[in-house]
Amino acid sequence: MERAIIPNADTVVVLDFETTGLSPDMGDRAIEIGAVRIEQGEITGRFQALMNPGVRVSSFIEDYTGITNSMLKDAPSCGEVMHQFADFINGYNLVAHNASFDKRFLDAELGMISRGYTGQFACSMLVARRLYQNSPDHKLGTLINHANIPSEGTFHRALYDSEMTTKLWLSMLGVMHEQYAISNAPFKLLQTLAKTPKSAVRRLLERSSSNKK
DNA sequence: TGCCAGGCCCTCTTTAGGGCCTT
Repeated sequence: MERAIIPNADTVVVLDFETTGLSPDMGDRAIEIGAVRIEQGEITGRFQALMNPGVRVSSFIEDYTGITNSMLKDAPSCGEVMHQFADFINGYNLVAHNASFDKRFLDAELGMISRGYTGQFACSMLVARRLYQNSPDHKLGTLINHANIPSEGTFHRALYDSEMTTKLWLSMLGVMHEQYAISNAPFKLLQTLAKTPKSAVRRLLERSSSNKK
């Protein structure tokens, strides 16, 4: 499953944060980062690290993620981990499920250590809302089932969620490749698709489906 | 103790409101 059928897929880093809450503007911090690098449709790198946010994590977050305060007690600081992660993403384009959430935390954590990044973000959730319009909802776990992608790990851990988002991303590239034989610049393609009105994508899919009959 | 955000997108819409999705 790690090799997709896209011949000219460009390099992206798919990432996922676990955090103390929903908003860095309200003081929430990252507690884990997981990421997968895809080159030519193949996974060529992984990054995973717990980080100590300097504050206690709520019991809700401990239950939600399985990441406990004792696990974070001896973890390296957010700054130390984020320096390493800034080196890992290395200017590549970035993908996340509900990317606006992860982008806010990436911006906040890198801002605290005066680091940045030059790649652009694309959102797998916005693409999935267009390509998988019949899915019961567009949570990551639901989409994995809807796309018949095998899963046997625990959601809500950063590396596993980034691995599943990677498989979803490659699956959606596969849909575009099979339906429209489009394989050049797939990041840009799906980034553009995420901004295309859902109704327009629905008509495109219906037309493609009827042409195949 | 209990609460907090923000972007997208639909609709009973656009001078708005509310659900979804992320932790």
